[in-house]
Amino acid sequence: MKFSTKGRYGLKAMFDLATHHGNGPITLKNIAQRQDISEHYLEQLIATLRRAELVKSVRGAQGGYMLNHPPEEITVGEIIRSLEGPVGPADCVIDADSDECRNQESCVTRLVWARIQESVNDVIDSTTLADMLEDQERINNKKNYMFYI
Amino acid sequence: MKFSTKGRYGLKAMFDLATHHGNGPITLKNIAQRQDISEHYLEQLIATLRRAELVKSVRGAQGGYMLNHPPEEITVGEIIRSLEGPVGPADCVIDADSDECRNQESCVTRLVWARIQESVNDVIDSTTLADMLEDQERINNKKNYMFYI
DNA sequence: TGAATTCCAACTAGTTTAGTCGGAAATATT
DNA sequence: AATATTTCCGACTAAACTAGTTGGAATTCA
Repeated sequence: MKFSTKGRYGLKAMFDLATHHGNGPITLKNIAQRQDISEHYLEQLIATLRRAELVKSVRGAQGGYMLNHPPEEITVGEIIRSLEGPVGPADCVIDADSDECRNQESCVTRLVWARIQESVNDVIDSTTLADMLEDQERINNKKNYMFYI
Repeated sequence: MKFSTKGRYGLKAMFDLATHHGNGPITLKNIAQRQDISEHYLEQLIATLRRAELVKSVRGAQGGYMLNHPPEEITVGEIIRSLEGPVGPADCVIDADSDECRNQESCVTRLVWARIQESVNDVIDSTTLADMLEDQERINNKKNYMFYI
């Protein structure tokens, strides 16, 4: 029930881009170093994010990557789904026409998976990169407060 | 972000046992046939469930398996965790002392994983096998109603 | 031109998944 | 006592997936 490094690194990278949003292109190298991710591996992930039009790139020297939309308009759900595919605990609730379950209509187990899926979707679709930036602010304020008392 | 067949088959098998609760031991063969699962594979899963004391077994001819507690007292969470291990989208929220995240305290990404984990736990820990039996009743009633109109 | 950087495709070691296989031990039935 | 049924146990395995690595081409800035 874990996400793979695709989703986990991908969200980290996108959050990194969000913190630098508006500052021009950020190189993969910088993101990879800050987030402690293999640069070449991250390259693959960000290629996916680019194809999903969540980031845009500038090629050549002084190039790099930027968010393709403001942080308020990018959800965690979009990021994760672009990298991991549709989210859900079992195929029968992921693919509408999965043939795994012979009796989709009357399968009680499926109801449980559907509830899990719904609750995960609620979280990831209601959280934007802007929300994460706010969380970061709160954490920083708290840390400073702790430091000064 | 899917569960493996361990958790998925395991819940199906446990629900099967719940529907036959009180009727004496049920053979693995029967469960496997009804739920369309490889008998030998299910054997491994039910061994785990037995060690977790969620089912008890009766050996020998006319033997089989039974729930070790009434359906009201067995949660989906217990079943899934016994088979899949602790649930969560990333190690940093699964193992308390994961060394994956260098800055656990101030990691915003981790907050997102924690919210996902919490919402999944809410669902699986608040659903018992008895709840699933009730769901089954509701589905059956609805089907009969649809049939007679 | 040279350095920095993105873009692209192929390869790979290790792990996990979803089983299979063969047989030993226990118990009810005949 | 013999037999059939059933759980219990441990080892094996093909295929897929994960988390990368490698090598180089294309683009752009200085």
